[in-house]
Amino acid sequence: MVTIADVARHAGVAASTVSYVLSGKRSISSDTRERVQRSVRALGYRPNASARALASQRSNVLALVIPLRTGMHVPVMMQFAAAVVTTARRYDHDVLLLTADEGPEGLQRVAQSSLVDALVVMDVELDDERVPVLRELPMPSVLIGYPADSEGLTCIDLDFVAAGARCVDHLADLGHRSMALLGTPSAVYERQTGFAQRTLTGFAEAAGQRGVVGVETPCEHTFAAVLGTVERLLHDHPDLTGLVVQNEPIIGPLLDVLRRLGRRVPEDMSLVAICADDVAERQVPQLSSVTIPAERIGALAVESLITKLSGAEAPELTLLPPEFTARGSSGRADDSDTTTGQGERTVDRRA
Amino acid sequence: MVTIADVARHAGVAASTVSYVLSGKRSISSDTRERVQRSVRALGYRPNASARALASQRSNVLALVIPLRTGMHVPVMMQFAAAVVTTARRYDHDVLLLTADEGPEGLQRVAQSSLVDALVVMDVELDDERVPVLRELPMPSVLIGYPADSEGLTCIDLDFVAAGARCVDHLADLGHRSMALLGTPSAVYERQTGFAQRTLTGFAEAAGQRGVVGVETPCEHTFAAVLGTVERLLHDHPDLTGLVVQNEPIIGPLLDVLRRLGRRVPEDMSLVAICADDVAERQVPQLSSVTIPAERIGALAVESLITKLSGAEAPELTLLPPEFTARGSSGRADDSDTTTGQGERTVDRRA
DNA sequence: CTGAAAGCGCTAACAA
DNA sequence: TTGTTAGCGCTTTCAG
Repeated sequence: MVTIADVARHAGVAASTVSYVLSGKRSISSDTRERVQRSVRALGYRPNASARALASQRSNVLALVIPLRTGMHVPVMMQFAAAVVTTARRYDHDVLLLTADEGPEGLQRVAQSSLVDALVVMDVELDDERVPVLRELPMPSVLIGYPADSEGLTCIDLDFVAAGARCVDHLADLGHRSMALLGTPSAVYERQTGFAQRTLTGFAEAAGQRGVVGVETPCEHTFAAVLGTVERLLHDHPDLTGLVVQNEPIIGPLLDVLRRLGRRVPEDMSLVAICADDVAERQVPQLSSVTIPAERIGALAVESLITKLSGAEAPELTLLPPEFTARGSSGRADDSDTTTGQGERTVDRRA
Repeated sequence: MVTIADVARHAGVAASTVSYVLSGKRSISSDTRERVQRSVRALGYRPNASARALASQRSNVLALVIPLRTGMHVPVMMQFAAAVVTTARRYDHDVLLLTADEGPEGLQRVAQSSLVDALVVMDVELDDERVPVLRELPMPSVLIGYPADSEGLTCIDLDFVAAGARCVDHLADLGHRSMALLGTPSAVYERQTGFAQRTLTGFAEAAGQRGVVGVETPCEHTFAAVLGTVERLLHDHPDLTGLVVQNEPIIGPLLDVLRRLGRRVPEDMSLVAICADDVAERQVPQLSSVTIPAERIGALAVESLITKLSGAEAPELTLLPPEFTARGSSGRADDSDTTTGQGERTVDRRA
């Protein structure tokens, strides 16, 4: 293993000079700089991460805490994790992967041992036991999602209230008077996960404002559950013509169920989803949808941390306005032939 | 931040004694041990990870390199990553997440800077440019999947050759004489990913041995692709009665397509999948399948690394025998009413 | 069974 | 513009 002393000797300078050339923290004559850089390359020198961290009090590692529970849509999480890693690398940081089942103790462990410099915590619940711990930790953190009390924290999320409302508005604009929200599995609501709850709030509020009927129901991930739920909805609300889905895994089965039940999309039933764009585009017909901006959230989270690590402030709560794209799955009520324009995208600024 | 010196002072012993109490590397009188442990708890002491790593030459961190490319089934990867993290924690290690797009250089970076002690590399291709780098690295690694030349490496994988063969055998045993392998998107074959290739080999070999017709085709992830592929298959091979699917995202659409085309499962068409158990069980009808043992592979990978870190040897190539479970999607050829037993599980020992 | 002390490889004052 | 030096907090010889 080649050390900074080796490089210094090879270049005929002091070790600190090598250090400064590498960090750029003080000006170096271009002559010595080049000599040092040549030695670095010649010897294949890589600074030892532990020594650097010990001396500088910075590990350049961020913790990423991912949920391992049921009801989360996995591909979205992966997208998110990938964005976190990629963005972290752009700022010369690495990412330590933690699973949520280590609990608050896990956060303390990596933080208090200085394994990491900062934390990204996903899937935050309204009353999350990790939040008080994060508040006490001697390092910055950012939450994806936000708890009931976000005072003093940095939280980033899609504005699910606005997203739910946006879906209602779209359907109401098309003349639909009765619509349902097909939500996540009930376990997700029960553990008070913010995003599911908030979509529901936005959905209900907007339905009230628009004077349309809006019913809500959770839905499990099995085909049987989808079939049962839809049948019940149609039975209880025979005039239902609009469906909002926030539950990616059931989208395929749902389209299938509607087909089985003889409901054409969008002629007999308009569908709007809250899901990743590629999922919406993969369906037949393609789904009008509010996108889940996993990559943007991941990148934003890391950037907030980098900001905070540099001593600056980051906003307390960042809610991304929903981006809606009309596709083939939604059309006018009472008009079996017309669909909305393809690919028209709007950004809701109510956030 | 409380240091080992603080603990030593508090307990009235030397710092080295505290260290030895914590590591158990030399015998300590139960009296001092307890005194030290009390102090540790009283002060809330956590050893500094960088200092420990610098002094001991061990970071207790494993690198996990995940693919970020198309064609990989994301939930399986997550399962795998989760198993790696969970198992690593059991051996008191953490996991650093790297994306494959950092390439061989990324491996060198984390290894040569001593950021990690060992590496797990997923999605290895037959001729993977990371393999020569791994061979040179001064630390152990394990590959998930295996390259053409696995000499001197440690590789773990499902035995996909046996898995492909197992599916053929199952269908042939049921009397099917003409079957097709619906594989991964063609991009996966083109980049010479081992698992896709090997399943195909096993499928073809077994078909030859059993004297049945076996055709193979890749299939993209869109509904249209599934429809087109199945229609073409049925047109070119009107006597086709068995389908082997190695492509999780298309399973839902495939069942839908078969329904549309009026082929009942399993009466008119028997289906066998190579996929995670929960996916197989979620379908209607439930799918006979060879499971993808993501968790076992993840756990095995970490355990191999821990073994190697302790100086012991690990086997060069570990191929897990396929576990087959018969469910409702496969039945006898020419027998519209009978299906195989539910849940009968067999383990193929040919590996 | 325990303590003292020498590093591990780097950064960042402090000096020049 | 560069060099000298004192740590960072721990592990592990070496001594006793």
